[in-house]
Amino acid sequence: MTTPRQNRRRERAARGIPEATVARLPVYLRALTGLQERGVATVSSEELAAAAGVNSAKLRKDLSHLGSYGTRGVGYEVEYLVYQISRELGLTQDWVVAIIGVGNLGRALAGYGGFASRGFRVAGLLDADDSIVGQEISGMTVEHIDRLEDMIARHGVSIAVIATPAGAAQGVCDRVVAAGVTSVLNFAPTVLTVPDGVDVRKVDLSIELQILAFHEQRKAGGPDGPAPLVAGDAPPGTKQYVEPVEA
Amino acid sequence: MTTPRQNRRRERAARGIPEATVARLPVYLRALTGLQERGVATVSSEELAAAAGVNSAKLRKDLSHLGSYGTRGVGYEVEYLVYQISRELGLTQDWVVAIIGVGNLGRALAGYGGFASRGFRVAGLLDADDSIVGQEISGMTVEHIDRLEDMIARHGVSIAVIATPAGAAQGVCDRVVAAGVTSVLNFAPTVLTVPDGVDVRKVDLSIELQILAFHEQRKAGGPDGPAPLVAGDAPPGTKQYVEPVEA
DNA sequence: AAGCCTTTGTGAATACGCGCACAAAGTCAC
DNA sequence: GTGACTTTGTGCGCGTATTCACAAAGGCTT
Repeated sequence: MTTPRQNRRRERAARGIPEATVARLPVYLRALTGLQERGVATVSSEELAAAAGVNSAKLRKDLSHLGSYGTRGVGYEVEYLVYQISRELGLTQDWVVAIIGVGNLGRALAGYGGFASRGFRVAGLLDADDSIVGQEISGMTVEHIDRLEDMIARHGVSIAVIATPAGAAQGVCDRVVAAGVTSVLNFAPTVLTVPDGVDVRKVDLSIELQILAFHEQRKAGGPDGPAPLVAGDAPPGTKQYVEPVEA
Repeated sequence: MTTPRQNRRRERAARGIPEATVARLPVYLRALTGLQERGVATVSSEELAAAAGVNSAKLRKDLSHLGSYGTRGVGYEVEYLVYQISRELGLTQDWVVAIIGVGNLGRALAGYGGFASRGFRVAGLLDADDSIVGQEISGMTVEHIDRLEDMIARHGVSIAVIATPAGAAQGVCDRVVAAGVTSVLNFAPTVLTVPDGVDVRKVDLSIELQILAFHEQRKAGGPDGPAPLVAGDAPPGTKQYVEPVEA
């Protein structure tokens, strides 16, 4: 038996899904699994868009990049859409992850439930600090960074999560790339330089806070407006930046 | 004494810095402070762009939104630029942060050095779990979530960091917004709904990993290409999605 | 003081993303 | 079977972001 829907499958998906769409697919997926757990079988673009916090036209256009998976007059079948998005994102296969750097953040990542739940398996934890190596964290024993290449090869690690101090990040990155890893998630506050063909995504708390601070300041009147200064409200014309004494 | 540069100060900055630019300013700032520590006094757009990992024309256009702070033929004075960007981002004043949810991630955030270093002061940690309340973490005692409104008011909290489980996030968010907070950094894997005038930024590990997985799969040949399936390489035409038995 | 050299700041062209609004397509009631 | 109703899929216009390429501007040397 073949439904019309399946015949239409993948007539789109012209090998070029916009990056902005890719970034939203995981959000849709999460909303859909939520609906699934609540036993919802069918959802309209309007409802799903509301759950995902986006415009419904945008949602429909995003989904149209994957193919025609909806039914006009009805909506989308939740379970089917979950499968299609999962498949497009590559979540129908397992991805092996190594976490490098076991400080506060590395520990938090190691214990993060969201990894396992979606086909991401943590192969191991690595650190350079001898006082940390050997510790048991979230059921895994921390290994020494010397074993990095070995671990990547043996477990088939395809995604490296870098949670080291800033100074060590580029060195670690170079090593994982040399070992064949082509996807890196970087939590260290540094710009990583990688060769073409390697993807790096960056998560940076400090940057997010600074962006919030910018907007917060705006609301309060902007940098030239009321109360931008902590101390020493200077009279107009006074320099706020003190030039260095040397030439 | 007034230099020509200072006369020219803020002739631009027409109260509308593009969002994309704002998001890059913290990156520039970090690169600049790095140069500053290494004793570099002057930097060209080419050098700074390389350090920040962006195109040099983009960097110049970004900086031009703040004003004309460079010197043609020479470049930008590092210290001066650090000051101007800090000022524009609102880092010349202190921002008070509350961390809500003291699980693995909340703990990591509490101990994150990047907070204090740039004018972000953690007012306190809050959690709903009685077995966590009272614990001392990074020099702070975890308080009960009941005291949320009290803490916001007394410490003048302006940014709330939500690191609770997904289910609790919206409730907590509603409370902090009701208490007057207009900037939220959300680590919980949920879409937060807020009234106009409130900024929410989201950090989501799981989403970042899924985006990486998408690209990684692409490199391996795409979902229709080689090896997307873990098991059961089905002959062509075989359905990969099994329809539920019920209608 | 004049001319050369470097680097900024920006106009213009291109690409990208978003959202409206509507035709096409399907369902459901009768 | 027919018509009314619902919801998808998308053409189109608009605004934003990115990049190129160059004229304007400053410094430095002679």
